[in-house]
Amino acid sequence: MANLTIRDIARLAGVSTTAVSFVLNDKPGVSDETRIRVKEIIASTGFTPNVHTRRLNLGRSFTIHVVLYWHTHPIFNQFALEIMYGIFASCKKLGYSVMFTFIDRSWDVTQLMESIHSKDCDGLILSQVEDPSFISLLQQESIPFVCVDSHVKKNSSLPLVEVDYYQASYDATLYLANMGHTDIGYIGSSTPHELHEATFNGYIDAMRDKGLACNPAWIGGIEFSASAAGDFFNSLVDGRFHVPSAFFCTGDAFSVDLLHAAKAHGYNIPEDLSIVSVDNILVSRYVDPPLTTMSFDKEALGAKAVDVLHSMINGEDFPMTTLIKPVILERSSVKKLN
Amino acid sequence: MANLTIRDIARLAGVSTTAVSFVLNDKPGVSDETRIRVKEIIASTGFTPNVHTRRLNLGRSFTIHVVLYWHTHPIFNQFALEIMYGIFASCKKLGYSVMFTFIDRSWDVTQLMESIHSKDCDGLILSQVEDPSFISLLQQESIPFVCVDSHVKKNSSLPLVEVDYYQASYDATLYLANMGHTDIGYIGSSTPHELHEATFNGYIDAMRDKGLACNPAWIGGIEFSASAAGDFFNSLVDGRFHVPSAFFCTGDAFSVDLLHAAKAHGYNIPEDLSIVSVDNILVSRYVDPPLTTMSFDKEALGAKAVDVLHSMINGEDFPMTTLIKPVILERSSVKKLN
DNA sequence: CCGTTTTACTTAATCAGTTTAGAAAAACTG
DNA sequence: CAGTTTTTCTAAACTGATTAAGTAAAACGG
Repeated sequence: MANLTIRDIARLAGVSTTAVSFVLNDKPGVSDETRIRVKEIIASTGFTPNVHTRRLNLGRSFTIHVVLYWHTHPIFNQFALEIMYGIFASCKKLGYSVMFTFIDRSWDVTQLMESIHSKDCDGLILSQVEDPSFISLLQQESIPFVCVDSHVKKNSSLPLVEVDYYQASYDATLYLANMGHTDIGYIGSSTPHELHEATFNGYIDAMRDKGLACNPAWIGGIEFSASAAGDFFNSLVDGRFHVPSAFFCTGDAFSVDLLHAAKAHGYNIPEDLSIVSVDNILVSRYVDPPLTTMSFDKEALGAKAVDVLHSMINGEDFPMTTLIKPVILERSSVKKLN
Repeated sequence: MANLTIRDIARLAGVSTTAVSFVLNDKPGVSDETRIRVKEIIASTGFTPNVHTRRLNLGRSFTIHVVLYWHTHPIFNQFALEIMYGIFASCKKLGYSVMFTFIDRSWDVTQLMESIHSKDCDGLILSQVEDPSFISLLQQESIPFVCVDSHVKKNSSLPLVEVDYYQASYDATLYLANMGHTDIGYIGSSTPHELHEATFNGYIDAMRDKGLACNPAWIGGIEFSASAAGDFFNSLVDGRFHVPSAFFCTGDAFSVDLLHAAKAHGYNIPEDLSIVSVDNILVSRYVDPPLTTMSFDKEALGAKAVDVLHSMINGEDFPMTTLIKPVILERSSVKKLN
């Protein structure tokens, strides 16, 4: 019951601790007879080897540390839990424990770095973490890590697992065009990140491939806030600009806000304005009308990140960029024209 | 840079490892002069003591293990992340690391129990975990744990941190009554748990205190699913029962479903039907109309759980039940009568 | 049957710290 | 100034496992 050690098992079985260790780790050097006897004693006593000793000996913690960016507005934290579930599921299979840390804007790197230096994990998964100084610290000290769903600049040496936003953007725009829309606007984050540029390019490329013109007035480069999309729409209407028949938004959080603003202006959705976005956050299913969106497997984001990290930790080859493909999920925010 | 040990620091400072250990742990037995010199060397080398050795020596892991129930439907996983954030914030202050495990219905206890037996944590926080066999195992082995947001049966020896659902239910019903409603229905989980009974009692008590009659046809004891509330409403309408002017639902997830069903039947909300519930999940803000709900501090649930667990671990006194009080958050799903 | 290899098992070192017990030096005490 | 106490410091034991090195017995080969 209470605090057994490998020595107790050894004594009960009449063997050395080495023999017990061999049995525990399925190593050769023990006769079948002894092996069975030791196993029986382990089973009957319920002995489980102390994990800290094991970690100390092996110089590995068998733990993955998940660092999550905590957004002030809950709508931006939407799929962190699903990513964590995917991480956990994959870690469970591979025998890793999972620990986590939240960080936010006003965050001090030292406590986390100390924890890493103390060897508390074999590697890290950074979810939506963009802090370049932290990332370069990890790189300098060659600590294995993977960025997941992180809007960081892709540099050749940054392992990423993320949604294929170019594809999402391209497919969504194509979808709107195929539904008969020709006046298609774009609302997305304007911070100069490669990811945002890729997303924008998806829109541009789809418009070009369909022979449609992009009206600069319909392109909303906005900041990452819960009201920016609505503000953009308001400025469009207030400025008496012609409003396009459809908008592609780079995230459901933007769509939800756009929907709200448009309805406030008396627009009926989708009769007067069609909306497509990306993410399929839970909210998008429950707004009125439910949003058509590019959906993807959020758990896979986490699971893939673990797989990549596992390869890094073991010194195996790994893909520098892993893309999760989104697919269109048709609901009721798009009107078919003609 | 690479893998320093306490011996390296000792050598560099010209002292024993014992002295370095004393400095690291702010213990007496070292002169100020030596202490400063050792600290400088530690700072300049960036040495951080190995966490596993520390845990092995002290027989404690300084880690809290969060076990989360994973619901199939995402709407029921809504505030797990916020609870985790609260847990993390409190753990950070107290110097704990945090690890996590998800479990679901088809779940095998052995792997988790092994992990606990291997001393990977000092205590557990169970979020929405109800498995009685698991809980009694923990009790038998006197492993410190706290249930948070768990609809478990209160028995005298179960440490709980949860929302004051009785109060929520009472206040919400009172609110509807004060808005002029007399025909108030109830929709909540019917599984025979004390918590559900408490919630139901809150409704009953408020109705009685207001001198209002409870119509059995308006009381929906439903199961925990994403469509049960709508099903109940449909059966009410299809059975040509008189529909009350207002419903109290024990969770926003039920309200959202009820709202959907009522609108499908041509009811305008709140003109034809008022709805109040509890939880303030993100979705409830974005449905049309936004839901009036009893809101509470989700992060506090997690933070309080850590505080209670910390006291248990240290053998201090702790409150067996900690209640988080919800307050009404008025939005647009309730009509004021007269 | 004797020398070699294999098998089964153990002793002792090791991981990186903490802690006990004790020694030497310094600081009081009367 | 001798005796006691306090301070400063260290050697060695200890945490609970793994693993390298070594030994004795059994199996094998010619």
